[in-house]
Amino acid sequence: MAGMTINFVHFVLGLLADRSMSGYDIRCFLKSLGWLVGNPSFGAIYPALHALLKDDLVSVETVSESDKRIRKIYTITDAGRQALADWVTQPVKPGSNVKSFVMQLILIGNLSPQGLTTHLEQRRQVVVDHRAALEQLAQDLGQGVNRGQRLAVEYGLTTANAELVWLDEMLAQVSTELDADRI
Amino acid sequence: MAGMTINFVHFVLGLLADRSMSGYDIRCFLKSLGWLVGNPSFGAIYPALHALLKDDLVSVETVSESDKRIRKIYTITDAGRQALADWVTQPVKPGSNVKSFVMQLILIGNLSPQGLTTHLEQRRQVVVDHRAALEQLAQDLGQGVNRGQRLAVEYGLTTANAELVWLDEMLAQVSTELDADRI
DNA sequence: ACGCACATGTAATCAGTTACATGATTCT
DNA sequence: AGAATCATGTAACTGATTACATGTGCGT
Repeated sequence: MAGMTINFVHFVLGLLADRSMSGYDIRCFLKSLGWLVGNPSFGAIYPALHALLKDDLVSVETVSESDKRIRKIYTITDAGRQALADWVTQPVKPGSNVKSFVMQLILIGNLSPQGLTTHLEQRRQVVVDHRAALEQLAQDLGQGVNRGQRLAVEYGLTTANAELVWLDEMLAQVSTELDADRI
Repeated sequence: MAGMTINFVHFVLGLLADRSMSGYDIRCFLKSLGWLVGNPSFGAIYPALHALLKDDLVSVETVSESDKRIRKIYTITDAGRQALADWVTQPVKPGSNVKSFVMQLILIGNLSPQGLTTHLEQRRQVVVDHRAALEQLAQDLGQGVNRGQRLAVEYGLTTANAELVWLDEMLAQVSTELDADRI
């Protein structure tokens, strides 16, 4: 199974590993992340929760605070934690899009400090390749009339460079932290 | 129709407005843009082309260079250019994701220098809001144990700030260009 | 009384990927 | 001879959005 990509269901499980939540809570949290992980609707969240429940990776507790208003709090099970640990240690296909990078970043950041380095390095490679492709394209375009293409390429180069700076910072930070742990 | 978002079909039409291409050519070009607009497959490109053809927004010419190898070159029609002009002048819903921003950037950059300012300003607003949300979240998280969330937020803040710098640069550049045109 | 935020869920639909099917040309 | 690239297309599937359906609690 070399090269599996985590999906939304895994991600939801990862969030529940951090703290028990209801579907509504998950929605709120994801909204607060802005467009980093998109803006998943209830039509995506509830089915994900039901799927996890079916596989016994989470358990539900129906809470009726005060009177009649029901909330369903989902809590990760031992099997769920095991499944998460398995996914996180598996090699992940360097998914090209920001969304899956961030989802994995959250999962791995919480669960596996060692895996973090690999994940960041993998992302680094993806961004470096992307930047190289854009630089090539910039040359090919030359100073033609297609302003749109040139703007898009410049946009891509700017964001790619900013991301690389951040990635290098984080990689340095993580490596010093791991060194500290070793002592 | 306030708030329509351009889709992939519109985008393909926009590319054909720049130069006539085959489906394969479009694929190659989009590939060279890396993950800026995703990595659309032929299963997306050819149906898009067929849809445009059905609406007479493009025309085909089957070219048999050398011998037997066929290529279908798609060329935008007058109706197609009209449709594009309509879409571009319509107010676009500030789509949250990079993909639709870049697609619109290419279209608008090529077709409407005036619309560019609006598009960039709209994007600016989206990014500013996004950054504000992330800053709020950073405060709420505090220095808890959830390293993943904190990393994601920092990542989002870094990329958002880089994007804002670029947007401001571009806005300044576009405005001086428009001034130059006015004289 | 009315509307808004809270809260859960399902069904229709849609956009796009994956996988398949086909065949020519060029490189090694 | 075989692989890689060029080149077009369709059908099944998937992941997610949109729209719908339902109901409570709180503020004005």
